[in-house]
Amino acid sequence: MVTSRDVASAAKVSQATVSRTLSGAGGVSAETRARVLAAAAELGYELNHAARTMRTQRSGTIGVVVDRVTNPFYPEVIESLSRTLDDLDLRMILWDSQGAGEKGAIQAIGHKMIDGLIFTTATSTSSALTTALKAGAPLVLVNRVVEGMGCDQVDSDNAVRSSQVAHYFAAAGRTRAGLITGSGGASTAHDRKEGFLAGAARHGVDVPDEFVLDGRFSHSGGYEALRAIFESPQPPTAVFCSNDLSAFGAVDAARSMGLTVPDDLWIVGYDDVDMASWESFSLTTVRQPVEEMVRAGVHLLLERIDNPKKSWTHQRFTSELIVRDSTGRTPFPGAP
Amino acid sequence: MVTSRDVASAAKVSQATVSRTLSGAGGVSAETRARVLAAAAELGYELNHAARTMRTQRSGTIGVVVDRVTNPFYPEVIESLSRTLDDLDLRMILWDSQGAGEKGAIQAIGHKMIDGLIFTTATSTSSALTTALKAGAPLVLVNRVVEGMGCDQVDSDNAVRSSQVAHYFAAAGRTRAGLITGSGGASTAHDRKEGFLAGAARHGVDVPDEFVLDGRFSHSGGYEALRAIFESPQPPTAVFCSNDLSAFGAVDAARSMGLTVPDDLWIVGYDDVDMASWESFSLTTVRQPVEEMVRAGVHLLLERIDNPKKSWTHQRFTSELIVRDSTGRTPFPGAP
DNA sequence: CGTCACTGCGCATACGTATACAGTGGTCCT
DNA sequence: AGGACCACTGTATACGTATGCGCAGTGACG
Repeated sequence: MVTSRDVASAAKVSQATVSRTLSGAGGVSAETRARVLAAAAELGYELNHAARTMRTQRSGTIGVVVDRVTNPFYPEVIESLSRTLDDLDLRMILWDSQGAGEKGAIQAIGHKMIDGLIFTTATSTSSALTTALKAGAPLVLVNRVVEGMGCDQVDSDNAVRSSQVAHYFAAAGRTRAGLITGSGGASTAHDRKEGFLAGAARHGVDVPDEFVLDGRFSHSGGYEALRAIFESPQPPTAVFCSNDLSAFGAVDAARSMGLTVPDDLWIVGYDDVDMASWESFSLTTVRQPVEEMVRAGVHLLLERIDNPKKSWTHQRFTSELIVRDSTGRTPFPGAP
Repeated sequence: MVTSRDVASAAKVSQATVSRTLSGAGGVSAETRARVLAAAAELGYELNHAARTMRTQRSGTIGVVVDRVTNPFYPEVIESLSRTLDDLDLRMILWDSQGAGEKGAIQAIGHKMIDGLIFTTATSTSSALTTALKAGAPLVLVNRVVEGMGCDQVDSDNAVRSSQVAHYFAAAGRTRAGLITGSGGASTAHDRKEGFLAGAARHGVDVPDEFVLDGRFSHSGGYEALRAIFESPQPPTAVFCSNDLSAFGAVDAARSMGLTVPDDLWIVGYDDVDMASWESFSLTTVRQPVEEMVRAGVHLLLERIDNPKKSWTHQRFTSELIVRDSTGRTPFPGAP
């Protein structure tokens, strides 16, 4: 392995000068600079990342924890993250919360392997998270947030938008509705559920308790939930699903029962993943500004890394109802 | 930050003994061991990963380069990888080949930031790859391979299985077929195309040149390709798509033209991503043993890291035709 | 009682980089 | 002429860990 010392002796300078040259710190004359660069190129010098990390106490790598990657929402998050981090010359270690996930990531932050952590799957019950925060770990929650948790958070107006969906149903005269929720302590599950129910109450949409079922944010969950809802002698004429994946399951279930979407049943999802726009589904859904949310999360994280005792910020972004065939392309009549 | 030296003085031993205790190297008596562990716990000691990496020349992290993560095949690869690496107590830095991707990953390996690299998107044209290999970088190609490239490779019997699809078409009397290929220099695109064409020739399936179009492994590509194929006055009765994503596009296109799958048209994909089993698609497809392939790739990589001059291995796994509704659940009649 | 094998532990050092500090030579100003 | 200042470069050290080597102590055995 060729080190900066080797370059130094080849260029007849000190190792310090090599470091200054290559890091662009300045204070190096043009001609020594040229000599150093020539020597480095000649020898095929490459920086040693571990040594730099040890010296600077910065790894230039951040951790990312997602839920199951096979939920198509997360690849979109990962892609945005990847772009954002590339631009900043940072790298990303990825954990799936199904595996080592949360635990592994928090351990990694303790080992200073990563400079900070972006959590997209926080739940109020994760004690590892709170202890890590007490220890001062730089950490940002994106997508799923936890009210009152001492850290930066980024989410979108889930409750408002879900309420709007209820309003949308009401305006179309679909006043008997079902709700397929997400699971666990996820804030997205909670906010979308409560927002929808509140909107339903306000706009006169009837959502019987037996039409509120857990779709586990999954295709099979949505599928089973819709079939269960349609055991009722008086099934709903519209269903709101807490994410697109469970909405696809609901669509599949509806088709398997011979129902026509949207005539017999409206279905609305959440996330606007790429597939939602495919003709097979053409799903009305709510689009979160994922790219902006991710960028905001990354920048909050970097600021916190630079300044650990900055006060916490909670950024909330505005989402948008995307109308497609699964609601007959009926425009939303509310205020613009 | 509390270091192993702090633990050492707290436990009245040398720093070396702390290291030996915590790394489980042995040669430490039970009582000193207990003292050290107690002191470490007391002080809240945490290993510094950069220092260990510098000392051991091993980062315990490997790099992974995938194509666009939003292609649902890759999340399945990532999930398998994640599981495999978790079990081995390794971590994964992820690059999307759309961004810094290949370049970033190879640079990372030069910086010794990662111990090795798993490439799922190799093409014969990537020069960065060959120069990295000449420099002795530990590198394994999984999924897409490059014949003759000097490194370990893992793929599946793409040509054989694609030929089987042609056989399958022939046996059902669907002797006029289309082919929607993948793009670029990907071996999967090439092998599936050539395999299918060879099988078609052998079993008497007619595949006119104008029915062979590039679907770019994407939904929109498959969509457009199928519509283009159906401009013909005598369209095919079966289409083979080089991956599921383009097959979904083809299904969507067929539906948009009022065609019925499978009566008017058989459609077969490749990969058996989760969505292929959804009722909306119920896509006949070829399933690669992703989990096994990934595990094999990781183990080949680890062996190469341990022994850089071991000779190269090319492991090829056997895939399986999964019959569903998009071919009317017609069983494959060939030899078992 | 001497030799030897063995266990348990400390000493010292190396990994490769970034940076505080000090030195050198030169320029410019008074 | 004598400082003062500046630009540039070298010296030395620290980051935190793993590990080869040597030394002391112990028990076994002849």
